[in-house]
Amino acid sequence: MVEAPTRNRRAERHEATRAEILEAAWELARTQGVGGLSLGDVARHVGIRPPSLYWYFPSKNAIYDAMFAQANRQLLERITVRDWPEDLRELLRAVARFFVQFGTEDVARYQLMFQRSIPDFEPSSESYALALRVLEEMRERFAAAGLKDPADLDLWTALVAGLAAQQTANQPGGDRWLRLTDEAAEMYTDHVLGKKGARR
Amino acid sequence: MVEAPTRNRRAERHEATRAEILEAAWELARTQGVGGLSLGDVARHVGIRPPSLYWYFPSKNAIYDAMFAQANRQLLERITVRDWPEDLRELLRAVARFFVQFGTEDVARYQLMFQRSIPDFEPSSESYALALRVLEEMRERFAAAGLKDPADLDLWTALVAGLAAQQTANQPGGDRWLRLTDEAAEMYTDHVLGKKGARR
DNA sequence: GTCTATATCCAGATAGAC
DNA sequence: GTCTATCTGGATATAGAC
Repeated sequence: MVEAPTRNRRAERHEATRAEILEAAWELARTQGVGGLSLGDVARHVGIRPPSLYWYFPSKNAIYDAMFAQANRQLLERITVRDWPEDLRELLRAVARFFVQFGTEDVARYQLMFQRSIPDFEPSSESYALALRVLEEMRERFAAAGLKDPADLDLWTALVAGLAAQQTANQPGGDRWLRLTDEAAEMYTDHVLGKKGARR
Repeated sequence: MVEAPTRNRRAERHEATRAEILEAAWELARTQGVGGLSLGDVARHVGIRPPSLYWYFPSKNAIYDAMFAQANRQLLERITVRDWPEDLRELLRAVARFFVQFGTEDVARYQLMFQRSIPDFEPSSESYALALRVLEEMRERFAAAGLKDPADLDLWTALVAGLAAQQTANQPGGDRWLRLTDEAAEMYTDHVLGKKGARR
């Protein structure tokens, strides 16, 4: 009875510090690349000594995993909060803009989520499940708009991933590929609608 | 007169050992990722001690740079040696197959050439010039087939890069995206020919 | 919770003998 | 050309005091 509220406040502080650590990790990853992240830098950035990090995370890979999960939760949150068009063409245009924007606005996040850039890291099954939920969330909306063929969805992810990848790798911060997003979505829509028409 | 042939044979041996070192580096990069490459492993693989590597390369990044240059020379060689179709649709289909094949057959090579996965490495201007020659080589062939708009070319590279990236990241060694290559090329061709038609 | 001290290990790179 | 020995500096992680 006496201790319960104290424990909650401690737990809250604990969570807050964890969040601070992750925020520092993101910031450093943005400047020196995800692969170049060091615990010493992270600790210094937070204002503690490296060993203290182990009170909050059991290992460096656990930090990567928390970052991976966080990024996927962000994406999932933004997807579910939003009102998507029902019409296929509009939906595809909106989704393309959304994903290419999300993929290019943070290079480090893109590398961590979509490229296998850290030698010994792979996401825990819990974190990976979040990534799958993102795909599932989109799959359902596409299916509702009439787009159900898995191969069509693969072609779609390749197209969107390609735009984001080229932008982040060759001109981070620019818009050379970003501005082709609408055109890409149109091209794809024409293609899948054309196939449907031809089949009838 | 007496020394000249000796010097040549020494130079040849030197080159041969350099090639051995690079071969070992590629092999290790393929198994443990480009980012996870260590000079100790490379040396052990070649059968020498780590310091001896410095007789052949001045630094680790110089090895990365040589690998980058080598990969681009491979690509350039394969492009120039080949007889490309002149018809735009056929050309695009052939190029798409070619690049997606090349991009997926060696994950390490793909990461080194097209993703910025090593924190402190960027190619020397000489090596980068090779990469630009690849692009230029393709640009000319596309132009000859009537495809000249730079934005069209950017959309093309995004599409092809996207297929290769999805394949290598999500299913290395498989063909889930590889087999969509022809369809992607058709989609793109229909799109650019459609635009042209509309403009007339 | 945070610290100091330390363990452990490994990296890339250099000096200089042979 | 290759070696041994070494420098230097980094990393992740643990033990245990406070």
